[in-house]
Amino acid sequence: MKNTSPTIRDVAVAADVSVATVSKYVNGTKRFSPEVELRLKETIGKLGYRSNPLARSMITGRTRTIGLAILDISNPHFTNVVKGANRVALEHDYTLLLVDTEENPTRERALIEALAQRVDGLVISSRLPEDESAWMLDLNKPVVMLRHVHELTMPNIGIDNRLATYMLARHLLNLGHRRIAYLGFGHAPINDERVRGARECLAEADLALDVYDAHAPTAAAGEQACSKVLLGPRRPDAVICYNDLIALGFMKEAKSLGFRLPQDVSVTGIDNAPYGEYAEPRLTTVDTQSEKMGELATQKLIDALSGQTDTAHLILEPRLIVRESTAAYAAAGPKKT
Amino acid sequence: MKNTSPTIRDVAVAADVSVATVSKYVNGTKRFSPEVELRLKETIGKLGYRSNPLARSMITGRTRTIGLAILDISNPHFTNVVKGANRVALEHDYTLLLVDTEENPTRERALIEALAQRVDGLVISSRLPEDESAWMLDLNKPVVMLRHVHELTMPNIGIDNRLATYMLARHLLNLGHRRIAYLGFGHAPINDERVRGARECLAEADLALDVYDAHAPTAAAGEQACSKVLLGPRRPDAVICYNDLIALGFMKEAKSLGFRLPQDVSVTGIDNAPYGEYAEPRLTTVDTQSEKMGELATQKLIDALSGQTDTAHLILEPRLIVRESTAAYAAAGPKKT
DNA sequence: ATGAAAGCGCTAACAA
DNA sequence: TTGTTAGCGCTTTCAT
Repeated sequence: MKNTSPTIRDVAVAADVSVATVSKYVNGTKRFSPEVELRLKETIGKLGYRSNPLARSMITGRTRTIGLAILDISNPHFTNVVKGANRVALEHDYTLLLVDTEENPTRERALIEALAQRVDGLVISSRLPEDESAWMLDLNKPVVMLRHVHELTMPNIGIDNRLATYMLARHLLNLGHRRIAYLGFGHAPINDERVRGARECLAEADLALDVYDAHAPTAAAGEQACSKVLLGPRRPDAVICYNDLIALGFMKEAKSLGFRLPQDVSVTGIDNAPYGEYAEPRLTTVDTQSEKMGELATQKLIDALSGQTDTAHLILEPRLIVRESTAAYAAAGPKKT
Repeated sequence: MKNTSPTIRDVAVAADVSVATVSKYVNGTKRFSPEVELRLKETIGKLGYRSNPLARSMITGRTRTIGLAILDISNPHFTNVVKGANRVALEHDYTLLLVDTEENPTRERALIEALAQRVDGLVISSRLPEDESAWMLDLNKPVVMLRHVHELTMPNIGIDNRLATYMLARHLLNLGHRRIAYLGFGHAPINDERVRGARECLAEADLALDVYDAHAPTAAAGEQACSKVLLGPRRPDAVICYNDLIALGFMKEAKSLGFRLPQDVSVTGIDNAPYGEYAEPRLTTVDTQSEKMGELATQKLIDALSGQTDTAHLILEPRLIVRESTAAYAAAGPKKT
């Protein structure tokens, strides 16, 4: 176990050829006579030579590394994004430089700028409003944005948030619900779209949407917000949550407040997190295809990196997944047995 | 938006100093006269110069990057490991190069070897048996192993798996359970330790452990394995699962098979995954401090990178978390109402 | 078919 | 305090 790896030079000397030959051979740039190639192959094997990616990158200007900036790896949405991104990256022989900004907008920019220096391009998830995101264009690197942006001219990919909540609201209306609340996460720019979708749907039935806010996109925040929604002056008979995490927390707290789910109140999430299926009642939600988003964003970036310029944006279609946390509305029965 | 960034040379020329001066100034290696420093500061700002980390790394031999290899980011254990590792890395101004090997042992080695070339050191989680892991020592980079290894001479950090299942078994015995099964994941080397812990505890009460196996450490595998455990010839009244994911799947399926939890069968997991708390019944488990493992492993690696050589291994203590999925055993009552 | 030599952008002696 | 210079390990013309 030597502590300094062999260089291209060592190979050249040992195989009695020039460094240029080794380089070309290793990269498959040129072919050589059988004898030389054999000798090369052997000495490389014997020495255990591996080309130094740093030195190569310095010259080629490409690192074969993709930067992925997310807000919180604990959030299943991002977990799935990473999953998808990792898969596509590896398929194309790229590696992932991951930064979890931990929902901290203060550090976000510095972290992303630092990240940008070490990668060929970036996939970014951010809650910064568009008018504060212009600096991303000055990174001098291709960027794919993990949400739909309107003014910023960069490739982006998101889901149709308006449609997602519209579908949920429609589903609840179909079940007979009339007093529907939305427990959102106002800090996220996409929250507005989600409010709008639900509101538009309800407006068609001449109903208004009661909007509440959670302080974070987490189960704990959902738990915390529960009582103000269910024990406030306008008790809803159905609640659409910003995401599955909030919904899960909300449901847990609702049960401990004595509400029966879904009889007393229907609850929905958004994201189709894996654990919605293991909660009780199993969570009705909208699949936002997080993993696919990660895959497509990474693919888009790799395409851009290889000079392709495809369509600037892509909007995935949400899909409603009905499970047991939503049920037909049965006018006010007794709340507890 | 120019597409080629300014180099140290551009700054040197513009500020009318030598490149060495710029380099030293940028790195804070040396101080200079106020006039020079001011001029430097201004030109750097004007040109928007940022030192190229690749070029720097080539010389210093350090990338300020840590490689983290995990088996499946979707598994909450690893999600938390990444969370912890990310935090410590960022604190120390390192970035994380992440590789999710997707539980694929075939690709594992190649991926890790490639990863090793681009980082200063690695934190590795692997299910390879120790006698097939020796190649990790030839990576020529410091490696911290995310599980306790006995023969391999590398820093490592794990939890006391024997104790974890011992505690769970003891807990179940205390509740009056006598027929206890273990639903493991035989492919993981640590599974043996977990079997042993439970077995030893039961042996003290002259009881035997029934061991079953899930084909993956996932909820789906837990669901799948459920019927062979509960509907087989030796129906247990309590089941210890390899991890929370398997337990969650197991519980879901058990419920749909008509078992009441925990009355008909007590279930436990291991890991303290966030969602155990939102399942019903809430999952009794053992906290394995996954996030702390990620933190400590990364800290250990960074220490090693700065020349420190602390204790070679560290074993975290598991903590039992009793929730509602385990209850006192009430001798065979009617299974359904 | 193979090699010599000029750098990529930077740091680290060593000089001045 | 500041500058000169020699590379780090590699790729890439341009020769031979």
